[in-house]
Parts: sequence; structure tokens; C-alpha cells
Amino acid sequence: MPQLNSGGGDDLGANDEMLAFKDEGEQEEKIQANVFTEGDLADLKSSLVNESESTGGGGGGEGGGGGGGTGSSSTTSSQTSNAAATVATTAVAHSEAIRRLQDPQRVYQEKLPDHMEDGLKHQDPGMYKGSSYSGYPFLMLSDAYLPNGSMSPLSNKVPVVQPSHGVHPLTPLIPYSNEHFSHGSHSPHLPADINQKQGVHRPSQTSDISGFYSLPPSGVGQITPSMGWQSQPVCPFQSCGFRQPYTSALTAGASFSRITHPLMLGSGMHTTGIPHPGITSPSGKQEFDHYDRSMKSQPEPKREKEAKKPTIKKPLNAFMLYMKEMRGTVIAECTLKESAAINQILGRRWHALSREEQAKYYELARKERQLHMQLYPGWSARDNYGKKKRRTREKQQDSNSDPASPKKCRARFGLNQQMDWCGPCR
DNA sequence: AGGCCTTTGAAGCAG
DNA sequence: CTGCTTCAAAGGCCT
Repeated sequence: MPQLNSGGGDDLGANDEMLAFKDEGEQEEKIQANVFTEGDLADLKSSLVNESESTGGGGGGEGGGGGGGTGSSSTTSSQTSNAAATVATTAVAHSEAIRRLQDPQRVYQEKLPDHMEDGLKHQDPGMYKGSSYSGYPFLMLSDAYLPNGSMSPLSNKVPVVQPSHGVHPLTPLIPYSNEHFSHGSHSPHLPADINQKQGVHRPSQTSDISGFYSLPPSGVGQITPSMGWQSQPVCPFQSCGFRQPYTSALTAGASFSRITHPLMLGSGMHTTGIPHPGITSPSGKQEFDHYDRSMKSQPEPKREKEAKKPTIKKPLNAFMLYMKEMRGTVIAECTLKESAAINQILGRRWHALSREEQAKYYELARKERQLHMQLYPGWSARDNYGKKKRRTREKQQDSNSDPASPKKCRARFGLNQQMDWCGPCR
């Protein structure tokens, strides 16, 4: 993948990742060869997946990289086929983003009045909505996207993977933005069933906007969950119904080019006043509820606020970004809700992705890490060690000793509680 | 209420 | 350097 050839100027740790990706890709080829031949995977769910993928892809049809009739990787093809249309439909938004991008100062000037007036005035709603990562400054990405989709020579030398299937190249926007649409009820332009019609069903993710998109009572806190950005037309394509036009990140990046360490702002607030998605309460729960209360002018006692030190979460890796984006699609296609089962499907799809498709997520993940490093220079993954109570190793071994327990079987295949065993596990 | 399950990848740590 | 462990997201399930 030519655009991944970051060896040149990227000094922010691309090399090791590229190696990893290369290895991954090599493995992937092998996996792709047999991913669809695994008899164990020819269970009910996988057949369901294959079915849904082959029919729901919106013109897909290449059948999963040589997977033949049983291929389940039409995700790639559908995504790819969606790309052109997505580009077309988001062209307006892109041009707007670019325009703003070229004049960040004006954007900044425009923005505040926009919010203060009302939320419906957002011709560029993605500016905030998009992302929980609005908190991210997007420092080096702003000029990465040109009208022709090519890289700007000034774009920090980071090879940006093109959004070939309508995915925002800087995923923060996507994975964190999709949840916005779960608040369909808030959006006058987004009928509650639109997601389902488009094959994207996001049940009960309403609370999730919280963490990643929670907006502060200050700064741009004027943006309420019902504000205009949620009225942004949803991408009409099945696999990206929740995606946002590039505008959000780009403009955000263009507008907020200064970083203040969020910790200096108290409780995870970025300079923009937007809490970083990775910042959560000590409880581990992302604090949308908390924030929501604040939005309702019911501030918590200061003591309590002070007592809650923000937890900076790890940046998402490539697969996590992919999961966040595709979860809704899988849920819709497979009518599954259990994350364990969904994640298994997503894991398989991940391996079925082409190198190019995966490369996009690796690239996005790399950017995430870069931003995370810039935002939290002193942060270490070790900081969060022990904050989650995880099963003991001993326990894990026990479970491994019984890989086909009914419980695991149910989780794996999303079976009902009544079904103790499924075929492949029997 | 909170841990488990399940996935992949990144990071930290011990040897 | 290698291998192991933990965490990141998600939401139903389970204790």
C-alpha cells in the first residue's frame, strides 16, 4: 500500500507499526485463505453473517477475497463500493471543511456565535459532533485532505489513508461519532428507524455518546445532545450510516491548534472545553451522565468533583477503531447484541479485510496514539493498570481448560440462554 | 453493582 | 529479545 509508505518522514513511531502491519498482512493472507474454510466457523452465526454480508452489502459481491461462495468479507467490497458514493455525497461537506480549514481563524470566529445562537445553524455540524475527539486538536491533520483527496505536501508527512469507504481518515471521528446517531430520537431529521432502514441498527448505545462525546458545560458546552450537529444527514450507506463527514475533525483541528494538558483543566477538559474521549471517571465509566447533569445546571459539589480524578484511557488500536465503526453494522446484519459474539464476528471480518482496509485503521490508530501522546505527554498505559479488576490468571486458565463450556458457547454464538450447546461446540 | 465474555493490538514488565 | 499480562470498547449475561 503506497500510502502507507511512511518510512520517509514520519518520525512518530510508524516504523514499528509498519512492521507489525506487514506481519499482520502476511498473516492475513494466510488467514484469508482459510478463514472461510474453517468448519468450526460454519455455525449458525457465521452462516448468518455470510448471508447478511452477501445480501446486505449494497452491491458488494466480490465474495471476500477469493473466499468463494462462502466468503464473508464482503465488508471490504461493500465498503469499497460505498467509497465513491460516499465521496460524492460528502463532497459538499468536504469542500466546506476545506474551506474552513483554509481559514481556521474564521472558523473559530464563526463557531462560537453559531453555538450561542442555536444548534440548528450548523452547516458544519460535524465540527463538534463528530467526535468525541473533538477534544483532540488534530494538529497535524488539518491539511491532509484536499479537494482531490490527495495528500497535501504540507500534511505533516503522515501518510493519510484515503477514506475509500466513507470512513473518516481520522477515525476518532468515526468510532466516536457513530454513537451520535444512536440518539436518533433527538434528531428531527433522523427518523428513529432510519438506521435500521440503512442496515445500521444501534440499539441501546445511547449512553455511549457520553464518554466520547460528552460536552462540557463550558467552552462549547452550548452544544447539547439535541443540537444541530445531530441533524446532520446520515450517510446513506449501510455501512456508514453513522459516519461523519470529515468536517468535524478537520475543522476542529484547524480551529484548535493549541494544546493545554487536559489535566490542567481540571477534569479531563481539553483546551476546547471538550473532554477528551479517553478521559473517564475513576469509576471507569465514562462520564456522560455526570456531564449531563452539569448541563442541567446541577453542578456537583466541588468536593466531589475534585475528588474525581480523571482517568485517561488508552488510545484505541486499529482493531478497536474498526470495531467501533463496524459494530453497528454487525448488530444490524446479524441481529446480535452480545458483544462477545459480535466481537468474534468482527475479529473474523478484521482478518478478512484487505491490507488496504486494515491499513486505514492502523494509520488511524497511529494518529490516535500520536494525538494521545501530545495531549498526555506523561501518560503511560501503566497508569491504568489495576484500575480494572480483571479475572485472575488462574481463573483464565480454568476457563481455557474448558473451551467449549456452554457459557462460552452461548457467548460465542450468541445463543439463547436456553441453548446450552450449539453444533460446532458439541 | 460490577465482573465476565470476546476480539486484536499496543504497551509495560519480568526474565 | 521473548513471552506474558493488562487495558482499550461493547453490551448482554451472570453472580
